[in-house]
Amino acid sequence: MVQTPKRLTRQQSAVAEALRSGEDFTSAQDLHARLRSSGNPIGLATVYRTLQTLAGDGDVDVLRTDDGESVYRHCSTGHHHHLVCRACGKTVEVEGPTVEKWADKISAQNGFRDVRHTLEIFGTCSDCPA
Amino acid sequence: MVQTPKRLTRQQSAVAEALRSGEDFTSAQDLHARLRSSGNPIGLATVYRTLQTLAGDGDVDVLRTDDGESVYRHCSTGHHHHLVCRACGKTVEVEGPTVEKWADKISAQNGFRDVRHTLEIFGTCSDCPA
DNA sequence: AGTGGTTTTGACAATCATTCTCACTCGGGC
DNA sequence: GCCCGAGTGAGAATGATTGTCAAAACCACT
Repeated sequence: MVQTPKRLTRQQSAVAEALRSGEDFTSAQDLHARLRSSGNPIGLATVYRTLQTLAGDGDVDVLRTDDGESVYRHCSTGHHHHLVCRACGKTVEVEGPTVEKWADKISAQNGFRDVRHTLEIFGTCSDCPA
Repeated sequence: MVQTPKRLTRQQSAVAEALRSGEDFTSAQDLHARLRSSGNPIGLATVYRTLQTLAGDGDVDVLRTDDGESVYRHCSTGHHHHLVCRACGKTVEVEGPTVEKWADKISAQNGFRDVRHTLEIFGTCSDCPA
């Protein structure tokens, strides 16, 4: 059994770095464009591949926006959720220790391991008309 | 101000009916196929349009699966969340009064109205290898 | 430093859900 | 029953993502 060589390439570091420097969720397309315009020649396919790998290794979190794009964020401390206004798009970041604990409990009760969750709350904010 | 004519068509009732009769989340493609094979001629575009309308009216809930499909469910009593095994796909339905309350509180604190949320928990279930 | 054997890359084609288009049809008020 | 606009549907268009495969880059070894 040959263990995977884990070749470290310029492109892979670039993607990982770009993710680390961004605070928020970023789409693959965005990431690709950003890398290119910052003088970092890279192929779109490579960006997708790298993101998949990172996600598989649990180094980044993935979720889907409302219009079907996948967005990525470096997975670290500071896990939080989003409260999104469906009218103006305003986003508030919220933390929920309650929810985290609840999710862990539920998962344990059902024998699930390596649990991760996504929670998004949509509503209309106070600045927007009904 | 002219109120929307709200024409009631065979197709629209068919979609609404099909949604109501299904317990779980259904993709648009699935719904379309199901309607057709049950002798209900309908166009794919119409299914999408109708689902959009229903979703806009708040009559159905929408969420995205991991592979980018939109899935729909008739919005009624019995709101619950899903615990999904990322290996075998097994799904457990869970209820979370805790979460519901937490979401409401957070929303209120930030002045949000008409709040709705989606919460999905992914993990590996006890039947699946690491 | 040169070479070999792989892995990784990247341009492009392919896929697939969803949306758009636009001529046609049908519901329902007259 | 007639008319007209809203609703429909077949197929084209869109746009993100994935597959393909030859060429380039990486690493170990000499």
